[in-house]
Amino acid sequence: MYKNPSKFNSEIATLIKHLSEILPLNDNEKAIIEELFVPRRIKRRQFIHHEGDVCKYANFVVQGCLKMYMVDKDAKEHNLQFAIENNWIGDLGSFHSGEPSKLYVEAIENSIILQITKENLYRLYDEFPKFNKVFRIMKENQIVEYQKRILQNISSTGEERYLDFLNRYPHLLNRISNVQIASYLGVTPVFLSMIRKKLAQS
Amino acid sequence: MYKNPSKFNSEIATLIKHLSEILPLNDNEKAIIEELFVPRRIKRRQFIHHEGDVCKYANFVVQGCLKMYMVDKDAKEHNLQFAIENNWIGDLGSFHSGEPSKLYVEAIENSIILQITKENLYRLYDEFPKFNKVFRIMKENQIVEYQKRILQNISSTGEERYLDFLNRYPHLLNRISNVQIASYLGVTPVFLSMIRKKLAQS
DNA sequence: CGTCTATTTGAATGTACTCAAAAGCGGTGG
DNA sequence: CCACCGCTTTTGAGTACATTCAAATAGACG
Repeated sequence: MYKNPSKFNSEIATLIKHLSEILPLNDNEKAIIEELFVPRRIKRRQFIHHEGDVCKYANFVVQGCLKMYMVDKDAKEHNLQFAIENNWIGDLGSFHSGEPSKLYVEAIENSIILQITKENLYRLYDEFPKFNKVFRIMKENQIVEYQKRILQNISSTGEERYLDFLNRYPHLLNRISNVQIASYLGVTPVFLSMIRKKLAQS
Repeated sequence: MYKNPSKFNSEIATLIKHLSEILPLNDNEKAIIEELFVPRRIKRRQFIHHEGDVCKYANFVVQGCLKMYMVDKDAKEHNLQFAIENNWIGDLGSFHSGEPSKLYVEAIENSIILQITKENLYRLYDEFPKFNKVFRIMKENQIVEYQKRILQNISSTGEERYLDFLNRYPHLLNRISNVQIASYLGVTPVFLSMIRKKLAQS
């Protein structure tokens, strides 16, 4: 009995489905995706990218959860992004510029990701220019998300940001600890605990 | 005596130069840019986009300075972005989704911009797919900028953010009031004044 | 010169952080 | 099964960061 009736393995099938929702792909385009992306299993607490290294891969999350964060001068972590199923993660700046990264990418859960190198991604863009459009649209969507987050950060209190996080990402609550959420919101775990206590009372 | 020896007017020439620095353009590509972008003069304090409206144009700044901001429930403005020469500005989310915007775009100085409608931009992408690559790269650069800003917002104090602003955008200081800078940094004008006093003393 | 806006100053208050300690919650091994 | 370990969350007290409100001062512009 076959687990996977498609001609692609299930990791690649997930990615192809994700890309097809942005723009339908033909068989050639699906084939090159399968050729250029490499699956990788990551254990909880394992790093796929480290500060000081040049970011070598663009990463698509098939299963699991990862975080990308900065470590400040006081050794405190600040979460820039979480990535779960169908999200992309990686230091885009370092990836394209080739300069050393200031970010870490670490698995929060055991995860399965698909990786593509810069050389292969550029080959993808060259041989199938349509992917420029696919990725342009993806990047535009990401910009809109970042704009919302910046406006939140400069205009609202920690409590308001937490309430918005609850509304926007309810499915993340079971998977991510409050320490991680606090680091994403830009408050301390202690203060997030106080926010939660206050909200529970009212 | 001709002011402008190029076959393009000077506004379009500025845009073509900007785009060519991302990816060289041939004559056909330059011609379609001239065809699809429309110059417009904007006076200080004039709006080119208003909350509640659908964003109809992508805007390239040839000369001058504009700001994009949100107004919160207490009628306070929060600056998401400044745009000077060679910057783009507009509510990307509303532009692509067709949903009403929550942002304003207003000129801080008398300005000259080039506008393109959604229909014409999509025509540009269709007829000259290369522009998908040009704009993909532009969006990626913008994402990197936004990532830096988010990390700053969640990891540093108002004073640190102001110092970083001074380093990063020294050329903006003569053009933008402290009220506007405070709104961009996410602090009150009163507090920015205190920061500046403290820095001047030390 | 007067008007409008931007900036500064001061005092009181609210938001958020630090430090330290206690309480809760899985896991793991004896 | 329980004792222990490591990690997360909570609590409390004191402090720092940032805001509000009100008023004074300083610049910019017609």
